[in-house]
Amino acid sequence: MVDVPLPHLDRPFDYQVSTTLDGDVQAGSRVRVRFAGRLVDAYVLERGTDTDHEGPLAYVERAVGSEAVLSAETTALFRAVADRWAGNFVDVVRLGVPARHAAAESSPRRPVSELPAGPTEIGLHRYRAGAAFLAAVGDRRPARAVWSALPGEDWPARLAEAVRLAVDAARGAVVVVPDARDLDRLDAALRVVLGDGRHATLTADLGPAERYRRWLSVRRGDVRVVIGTRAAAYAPVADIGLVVVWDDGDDLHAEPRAPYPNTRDVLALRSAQTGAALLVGGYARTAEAQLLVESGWAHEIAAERTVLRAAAPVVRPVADDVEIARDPAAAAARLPSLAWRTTRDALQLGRPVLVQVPRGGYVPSLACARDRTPARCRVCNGPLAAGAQRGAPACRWCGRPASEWTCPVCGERRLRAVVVGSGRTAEELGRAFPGVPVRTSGGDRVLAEVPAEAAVVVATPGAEPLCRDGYGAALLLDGWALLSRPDLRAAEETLRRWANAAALVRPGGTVVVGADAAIPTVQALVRWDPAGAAARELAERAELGFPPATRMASLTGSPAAVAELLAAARLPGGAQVVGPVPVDADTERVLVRVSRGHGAELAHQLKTAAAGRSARRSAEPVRIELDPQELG
DNA sequence: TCAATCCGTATC
DNA sequence: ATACGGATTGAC
Repeated sequence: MVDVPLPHLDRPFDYQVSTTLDGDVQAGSRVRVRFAGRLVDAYVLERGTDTDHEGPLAYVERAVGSEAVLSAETTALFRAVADRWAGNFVDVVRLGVPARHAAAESSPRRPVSELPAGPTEIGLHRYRAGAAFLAAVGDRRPARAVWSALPGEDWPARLAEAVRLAVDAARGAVVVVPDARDLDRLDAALRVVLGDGRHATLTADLGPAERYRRWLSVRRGDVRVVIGTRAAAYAPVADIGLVVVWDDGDDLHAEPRAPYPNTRDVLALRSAQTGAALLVGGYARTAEAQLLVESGWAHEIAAERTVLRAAAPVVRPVADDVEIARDPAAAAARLPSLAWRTTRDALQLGRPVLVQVPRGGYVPSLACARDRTPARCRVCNGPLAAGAQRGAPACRWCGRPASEWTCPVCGERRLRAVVVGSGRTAEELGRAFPGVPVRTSGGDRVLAEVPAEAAVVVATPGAEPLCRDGYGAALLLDGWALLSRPDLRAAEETLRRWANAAALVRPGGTVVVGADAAIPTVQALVRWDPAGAAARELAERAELGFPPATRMASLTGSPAAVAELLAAARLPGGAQVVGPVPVDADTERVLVRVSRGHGAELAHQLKTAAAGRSARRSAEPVRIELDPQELG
């Protein structure tokens, strides 16, 4: 396969191998070949003794190193991923195989310590079907499961136990998590269960030499367990027996480079191709994971309600709590009284309180156009922000629309947008609870953990620090802003962020959520019912004809290019074309929707049509995305 | 009649 | 993408 980024060249070409290169050119090797007159990089799919090509074969010019970077299994995986997302083999290889670093190829092997005794108690056993799944991993059976973790669950320890069972069955494993902080926790948990040197941690920020060195130790079979961020889904683990994705709804699992695959679906493909067990875990559940369950492809691992009740915090919606705290300090911070009382009570018990706020700069809030006095809701004094309905101002805490605003300082009636991040919220909360430390976590200053002592911990979604024994309480103040985003996944994403924060609260602690109790997403948090929410989400997507209930392709490019691609594609029967809608000045987008059964055919036809276009010189690019993450 | 240019096609 | 061949066009 030559490394040329054109869809119509995404097929094998045959070359001769000279006797001098015979040893170094094997299935999976990197080589350089002459192609259309110039030297290009290429990957060897297989060695053979005959060819279908009529005419002379060129020789492989040289071998690039002597490592077979593709295994038979990853070669098939790269092909399958390329086909599923209408992309090129070499583009997917680029996602999964790190850049070569020659020096790393000759670095020595690292020692492996003795395997410690396995865990005596298995935590997943307190879930229905947990024991059955682990037994299947131990027996090398291709079990597939969607796991709803209990609030407070030590998920790295649970995943480490599952990995240990795969290792004990002489199988390899891959675990993919959203970010570096999750990876650190999982790394620590695996060290306990596997000892030193038995697993490799793969992330993009290691630097090319270390990254390639670790990756090679996996490819060579010295290391059988890989944990990492999304590229680790392709790790060439020998004899793979278990693949795991944690928190599959996190958008860090969505690959931003073509052909835009995502971790959960890549691992599901890998599980289907290899028979490796698959575990999709999280505190929340995506509609996609729910579909795996409802289609019967995966089993559900969930706790009984009684177990859940003992583990869950108490969730209290705050939208109707219009009374502002009477305490003068609280009034100064303009906190809803329930939020204030909850915080005060937890702090008095010497426990930290987690406050989840929108990402800095993420939600522009509003202030007086003249003197920049922050605009406040007349009812609950929450901050006003440009709302979902045509940007009409509304309260970010209680969601009430704010008409007729007047500046309390200067009488001005006009508003301007200002950016309020977590820093401002921290400042306000600090004023409300004098003498209590305020810690912030978010952006490029993320705290891994906070001490179990009275403190206000302000964090943006995904940056919530851990606290041993759990937080005393949590305030989720960005609910309205999250829920009203004009995005298909808004409800799912909101519940995911809330659940991930609420899961850090101790059993019986209080979670105050700044949103109306009547909203189904709020109800799902109150009842801690991520499965029910996902089922409803999936039903809604089915009704609207959106993925994962259907398969959808988004085509983005100049109007002419998009039209040409559409005209050339032999779309499957029943395909529905939606749009075009303008994206910006000279770009537009159309959506093509087909039934799930026609998904593979849709990808194939779009790829063929794109190949036809790129073979001619009409090649104005069109971005083809299957089941895009972002959908208006 | 020949060269410059365009267009389509294959790239092993 | 880029190289090449065949057809086409324009000038001598």
